[in-house]
Amino acid sequence: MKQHDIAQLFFQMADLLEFRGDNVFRIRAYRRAAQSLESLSSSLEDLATAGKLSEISGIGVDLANKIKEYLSSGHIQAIEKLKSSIAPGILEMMTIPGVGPRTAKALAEQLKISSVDQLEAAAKAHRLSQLPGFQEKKEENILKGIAILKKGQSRMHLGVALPLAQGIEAFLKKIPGVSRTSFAGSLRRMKETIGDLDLLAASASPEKAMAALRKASFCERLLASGDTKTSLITPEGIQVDVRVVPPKSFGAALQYFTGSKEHNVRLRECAARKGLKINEYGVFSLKTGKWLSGREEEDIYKAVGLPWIAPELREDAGEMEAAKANALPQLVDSKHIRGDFHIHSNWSDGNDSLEHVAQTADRLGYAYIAICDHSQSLKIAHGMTIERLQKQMKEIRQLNKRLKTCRLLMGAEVDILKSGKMDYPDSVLAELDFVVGSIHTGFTQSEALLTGRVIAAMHNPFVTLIAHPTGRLMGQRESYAINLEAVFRAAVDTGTALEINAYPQRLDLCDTAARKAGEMGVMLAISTDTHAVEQFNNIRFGLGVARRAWLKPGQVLNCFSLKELQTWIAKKRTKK
DNA sequence: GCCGTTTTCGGCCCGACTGTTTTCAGTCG
Repeated sequence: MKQHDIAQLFFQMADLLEFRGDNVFRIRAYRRAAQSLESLSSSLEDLATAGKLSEISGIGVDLANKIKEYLSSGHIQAIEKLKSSIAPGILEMMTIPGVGPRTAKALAEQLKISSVDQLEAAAKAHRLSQLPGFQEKKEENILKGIAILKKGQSRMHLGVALPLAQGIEAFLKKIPGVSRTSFAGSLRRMKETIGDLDLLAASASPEKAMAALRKASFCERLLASGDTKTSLITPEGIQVDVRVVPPKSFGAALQYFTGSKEHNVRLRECAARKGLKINEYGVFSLKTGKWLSGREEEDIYKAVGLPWIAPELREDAGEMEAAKANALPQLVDSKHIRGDFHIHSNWSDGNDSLEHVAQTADRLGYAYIAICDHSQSLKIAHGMTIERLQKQMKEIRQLNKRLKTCRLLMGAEVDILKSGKMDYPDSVLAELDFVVGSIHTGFTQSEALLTGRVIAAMHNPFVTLIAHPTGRLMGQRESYAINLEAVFRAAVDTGTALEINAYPQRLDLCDTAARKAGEMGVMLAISTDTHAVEQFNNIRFGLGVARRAWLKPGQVLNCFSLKELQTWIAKKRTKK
């Protein structure tokens, strides 16, 4: 994944240039290129070999050369050189909210401050007021900014962001005069982690909403609050931005605040070429300044001759081109989901009885779920001996007689042992309807060994699905070393599905990997890895990943009917 | 530094809020 390393370097380069006061468009070009690299789904090495680097949007001759330099030597000299001329603490100063390049430059040059700690000390000693344009208020704000930086640098995962945003949205809905609300930003795009929450409301009297927000119980500290926009920090330390626009601008504002920034830039460029201007209030004629539309989000895209683009696609990762060619995918949606795989019960490390799990799935209207408790060697999770597994199968058969709509599939989450063998013999696997293969041990093995284990498991005819293929746990554990491209090829060859694990700390595969897998023809499955019945709801996070991966229902195993699913599983088993 | 159905040069998205100002620069999203 060299593209992420290079993207980081380009982002750094942009920061360095910004500090030096370089041309803003040059800075923007680096950021845009970095963004493109981050969302790249094909192999950078392959593109470089084929001489096709400049086909990546935002990469021209110069940046293509810098990428080639990095691929061959492991560094980029121009960036190293610039980096050595600026103390690293100065770049960190620019990450303080409220401190931008100009401020950092003034502090560094005139007061010789070159780290966040030095800045904090200087602000406390009121030494900043020596500078022109710096007064007491600004010192206070810098100290507040440093406190924010130190408290919460980490982004929250979707499982935290979504409920919080829903609570604030409910609050907004109750304010008199508010006719429509939505959340926007990266949450609406279902990015795997969220920096701050963006919410939007339509009202003809924004002052009421602003006043209500300033007094809201979740407003721990007010960052800024004007006529139409309020930014605040919640007691959890999360920044919330709320914007209020007139009802006739709601669609334009929703489009604008959903982003991504890069997507919006592209959209506005299109608009400019058509003699239009787009802002958060609507679509305007450049010539006359007349308001043309903006009530619905569709209106904005329509104005530039494009179909509406799903928020999950708005990353400037090919969606504009697809929209122009009328080739946007018909994305998988919650209405397509017929079941869930990889469900735990209290037979291993789940909280709930089989009966409770089954009834919940039945109530959700699922056509099937696969009960997949842990296999024998995973003792820490009360993995089932063969004997207990067979008892469980018996109980599942009994339950199936009583369930209305949902069929319980007899399954197991079977450890892929360090040797690459499965934790149950084939004779036992053959009795199961659905077999999930998982790595739970030997995370520190080499890439060759880990990749080999997973591929060996896929060659077992009874293995239906590989769970959480990279093993990452956001904020706790990095992915283990695995060659995903090799895994994807083997998945296609063997007819094995790969999981999009919907647990919000996992989301594994991630969006870009799942997109690559989909493009290579891999069958994906969104499963919740449910350990307590409430977690069935996590399917929405997995759906977010699948949609960000451009997946259509036909590429997602749990969009199949029970019969189609059984046929698909049987196909692999009878292949030889 | 990138890019082209007006352009290979001269553009490059657009507005809110704050602080320190009497008209705007800096920062942010």
